[in-house]
Amino acid sequence: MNKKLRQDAIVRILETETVSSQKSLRNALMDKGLRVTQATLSRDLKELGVIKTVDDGGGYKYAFRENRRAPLFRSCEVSGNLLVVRTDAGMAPAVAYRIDEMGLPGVLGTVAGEDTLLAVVADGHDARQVKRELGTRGGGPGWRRDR
Amino acid sequence: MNKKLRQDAIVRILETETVSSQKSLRNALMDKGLRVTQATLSRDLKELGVIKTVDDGGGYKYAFRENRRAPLFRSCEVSGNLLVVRTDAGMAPAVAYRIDEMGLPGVLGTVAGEDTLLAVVADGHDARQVKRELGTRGGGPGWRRDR
DNA sequence: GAAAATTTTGAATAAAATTGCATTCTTCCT
DNA sequence: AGGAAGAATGCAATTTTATTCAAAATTTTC
Repeated sequence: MNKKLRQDAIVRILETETVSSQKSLRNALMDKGLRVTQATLSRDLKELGVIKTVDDGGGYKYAFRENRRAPLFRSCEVSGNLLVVRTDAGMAPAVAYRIDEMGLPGVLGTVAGEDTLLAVVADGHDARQVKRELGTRGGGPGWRRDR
Repeated sequence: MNKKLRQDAIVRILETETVSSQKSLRNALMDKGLRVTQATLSRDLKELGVIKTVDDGGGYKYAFRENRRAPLFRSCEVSGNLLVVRTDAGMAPAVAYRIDEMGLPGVLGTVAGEDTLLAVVADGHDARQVKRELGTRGGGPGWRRDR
């Protein structure tokens, strides 16, 4: 999976340099040995919630949405009929609450610790499917309840 | 001066409707009897600091730059030596955790329910001052752990 | 007032970003 | 291992956005 690597690189680049087009971002990635097309960048940026803003100098610049809502959870793994969801410290109860709220038919219930919660998947449901419904990316930018 | 008029209209439109391209914004303006070209809109948007963001539905949407991050908490009131902090459902434990983490000298400790938490302010400290330190806006724009 | 300077605008065009589709790479099941 | 299902990606075509250039409108200066 090259994607995470690449997106991490994108984040790093945007944090340090001023980038004003996807083309130049592409060049920056190429320099780091990451071969990508501009089309992929378009999708990555959307996924990362990166937007083209107007910078102080009157030019354009890619930046993170101010709004960058903290992802709902950090990771979500399947083990049998359980989903093991890791969250930021102290967030597990809140996330469990959100998941309950979604009312997914495949989720029987949740138990939350401090930064981890378990979601129990009903027999006859596919845990991985439920995981997909939750959104692999932890409900970060681009996460949608209905998918 | 037609410009101000037009830009005001743009602001009003963006505040009420969801616009995903300059072309459709142009149409909206035309409907209001304001004749503009896309080129002008490009310049107006840049000038107004309007940017194309990713909306919750997974589409694109024009919005103002100064968008607020989701606040940490909803409200914070003082009662004697207590702060009563209301949060989104299920978030109270997480918020309490964050507050503890800040290590404010004025805060002895916190107790969290589901969407409410209490922070106990130490004798000799002013609860209202502590509230100010937490940020009146519920940890909205500008809230940082270290201040 | 008129000329000069500045700003605004549109038309055309260049540049940049997004999307449909086909293909490749992964994951996970049997 | 073999294969189905899903995810990721590139390419090409398309759409969308930015900019250039020239003209019109506005403001400033004398």
